[in-house]
Amino acid sequence: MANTQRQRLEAREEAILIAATTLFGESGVDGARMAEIAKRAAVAEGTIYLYYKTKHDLLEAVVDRFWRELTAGARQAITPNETVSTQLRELATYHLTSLIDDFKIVDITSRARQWHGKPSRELPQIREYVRVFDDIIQRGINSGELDASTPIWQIRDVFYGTLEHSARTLVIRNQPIDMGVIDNLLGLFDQYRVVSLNDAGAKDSKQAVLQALENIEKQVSRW
Amino acid sequence: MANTQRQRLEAREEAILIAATTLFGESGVDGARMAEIAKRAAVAEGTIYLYYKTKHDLLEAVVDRFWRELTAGARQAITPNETVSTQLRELATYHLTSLIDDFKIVDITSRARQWHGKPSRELPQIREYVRVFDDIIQRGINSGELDASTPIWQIRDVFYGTLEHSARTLVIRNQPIDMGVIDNLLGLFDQYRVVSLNDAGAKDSKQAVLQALENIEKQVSRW
DNA sequence: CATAAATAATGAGTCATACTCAGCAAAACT
DNA sequence: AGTTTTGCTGAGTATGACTCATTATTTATG
Repeated sequence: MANTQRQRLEAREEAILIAATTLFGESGVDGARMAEIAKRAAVAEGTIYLYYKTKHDLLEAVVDRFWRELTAGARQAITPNETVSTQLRELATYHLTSLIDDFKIVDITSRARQWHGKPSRELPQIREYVRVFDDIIQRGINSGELDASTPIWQIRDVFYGTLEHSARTLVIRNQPIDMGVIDNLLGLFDQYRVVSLNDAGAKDSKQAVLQALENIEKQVSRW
Repeated sequence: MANTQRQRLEAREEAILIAATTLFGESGVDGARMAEIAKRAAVAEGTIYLYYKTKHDLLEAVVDRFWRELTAGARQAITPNETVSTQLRELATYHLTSLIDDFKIVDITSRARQWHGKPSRELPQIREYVRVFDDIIQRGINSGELDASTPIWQIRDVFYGTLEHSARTLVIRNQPIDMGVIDNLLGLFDQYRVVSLNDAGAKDSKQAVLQALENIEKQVSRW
């Protein structure tokens, strides 16, 4: 029966977490009362503190869980043996959509980083999430599709920075999701593609010119 | 003497604002006690509430002031009759440096957007700040340097999103400022440059090819 | 200049709420 | 069945944002 007891404990912990997630979303961190979370989780207020030391601790757990699930979802959303370009589009789409859908929680994430005056922490679960992107890029570099001279972290900053900023802008201004953001972003990423002009030129300069024009045309066509 | 009195009031308001800015930076929003802010501003706790209705109000004023000064600084940092490319680099450098230097306040900005469960507001002063960028881009479009087919707001999201994300990453990981971020970002922006292949091609296709190659070479050389 | 009226400042007190802990209940052993 | 261990409870405490009756200062008036 030890198992049943353990399950009951985990179920309670889960119930508290769910209740907290909902209420943080509805009322924000400051607006959410511990008493209300307890009520919704059907436990006494004191019980929460058996599972989470402080409100901030609970917040961290909520945020952690959210990003963990997002990571799983992202990995799911990516087709295994596709081109780097396609996988990036899949990830970007998933990411932007998720950020907008669950903007309330995303917005609250910054609170989990802040703890009084201490400098913002890096959240381990977000680091994990970001690895999904890194893996795609790394694969592109290994296969020779992508150029390796730009540090991955810089490319990553562009990717996540742009999408997060776009999501925030769209949500704050009550605008519908706009996939143009993703087209634009991935278009920029073409620059990280290996255009083997030098190699090709050494072998056959005419082909290099054609290749170059083709690339340009591809860019122009997008405009 | 009416003027002197008015100045005294403004001085008090300013003192409170300064004290709050410092303490919010040191201790974070939650860590900062109104009593301490009052003490540092050399006023009674109740006096603060004559100038700012709530702690959140005070926070908003702090954030507003910060971005207003940042806007002024940004305008200052830009050389009037320079190329779009140069001006963008100046703005990017100024922006990244400022974000990193005053990261504590930047970090706190998100708090000003959140008010209990209400959806995040757009802060008017940030909207004003962003206009500095828009003006440069608009000038580039008007002068024909930049292509107008990508909406400005998308370009803006890339610019500010990337820089903010980079700043956060650098600060959180205690890494020194790295201008490679800016080189990378501006390199990507080359894609927004007008490559008038169609026009040129109509007139002189050989020149178009040369022009195209030159552009590509410029990109390749950066790698 | 004296006095009244208006405006500004004060800080002890109020109130909301995160968190504690002494007591109770249930489960797990013996 | 009794004992110990583990888990739960909610009234009580501590803290800190905010109020407001009182006091101080400035301005207006004759």
